[in-house]
Amino acid sequence: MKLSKTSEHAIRVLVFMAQTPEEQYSVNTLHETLNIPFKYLGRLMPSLAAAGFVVATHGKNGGYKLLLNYEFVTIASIIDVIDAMDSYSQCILGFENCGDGKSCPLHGYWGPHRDAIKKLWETVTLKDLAKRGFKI
Amino acid sequence: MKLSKTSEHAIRVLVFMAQTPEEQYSVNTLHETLNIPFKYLGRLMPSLAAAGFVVATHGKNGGYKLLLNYEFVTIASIIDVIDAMDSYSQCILGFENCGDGKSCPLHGYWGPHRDAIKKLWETVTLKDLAKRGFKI
DNA sequence: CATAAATACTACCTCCTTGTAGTATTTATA
DNA sequence: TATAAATACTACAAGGAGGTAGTATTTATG
Repeated sequence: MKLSKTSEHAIRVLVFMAQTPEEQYSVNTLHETLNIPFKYLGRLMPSLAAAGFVVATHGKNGGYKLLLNYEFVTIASIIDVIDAMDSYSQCILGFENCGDGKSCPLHGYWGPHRDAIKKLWETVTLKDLAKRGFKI
Repeated sequence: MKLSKTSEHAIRVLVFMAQTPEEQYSVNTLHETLNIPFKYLGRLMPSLAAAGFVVATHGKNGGYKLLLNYEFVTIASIIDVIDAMDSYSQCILGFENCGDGKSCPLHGYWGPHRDAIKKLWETVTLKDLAKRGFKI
């Protein structure tokens, strides 16, 4: 019922950056602001860059900046890079062949929730989240 | 978005047993029927017994049998023994103080789903599942 | 051109989950 | 009473996730 710690971190970083999309942030700034381990971030950020969410500028005064398409980046696409969205299509009891023909005992109860959450993650974008005015 | 493997196993065992609540099953039978590793089951079952879901008969011709109150055993109570239900009350981004006053960016989207699933697990019983006529 | 400040890379450590193995204990029954 | 068939207990192994550490590389700038 949880995202992996790494997905949590990725989402927190990207939502934070989406609040000031023009801004460039160093790993150290993100680390201090978001309270995410520095070295861990230093490994996460290159993978977010490789996935096309952010772009890195090397050398002094470098850092990370959101790519322009951030408005269309969904939570699902972030989860997909770190955890994979697979579990949002799979049986909660781990049966391979659980579907609408053959189904596990929980399928009828669980399926609708699972599908709703999948759709939610595929719909909500960084822009939606950034403009939401949350406080933490 | 998944239960732990151990919770999966526990639920599968208990739902299976709830379909024939009078019957006593040996670990070996459960292992062969449900395709769960024998030795792993041999460690899981004592904990299900300790939790009061089943009762063990020792010695030859022994095995496990559901307790009479199985009709009122919820999925939540099973998850609680293995994984703990904590995550169904916690912030999906891992913030300690995410609630209705202070909330994380995902809270408004995620909260309702999380609460609905929590209520579902707290409501559905082994009896509901056993009489459902699923096939796997 | 030297230096400082940034990202990139790679190896390692620790903990938890899953699963395996072996042995001890209990009890029905021939 | 010996044996077989069952549960109970304990230690260990493999793998992944989270986190740490050190070093290499890149680049702006005085």
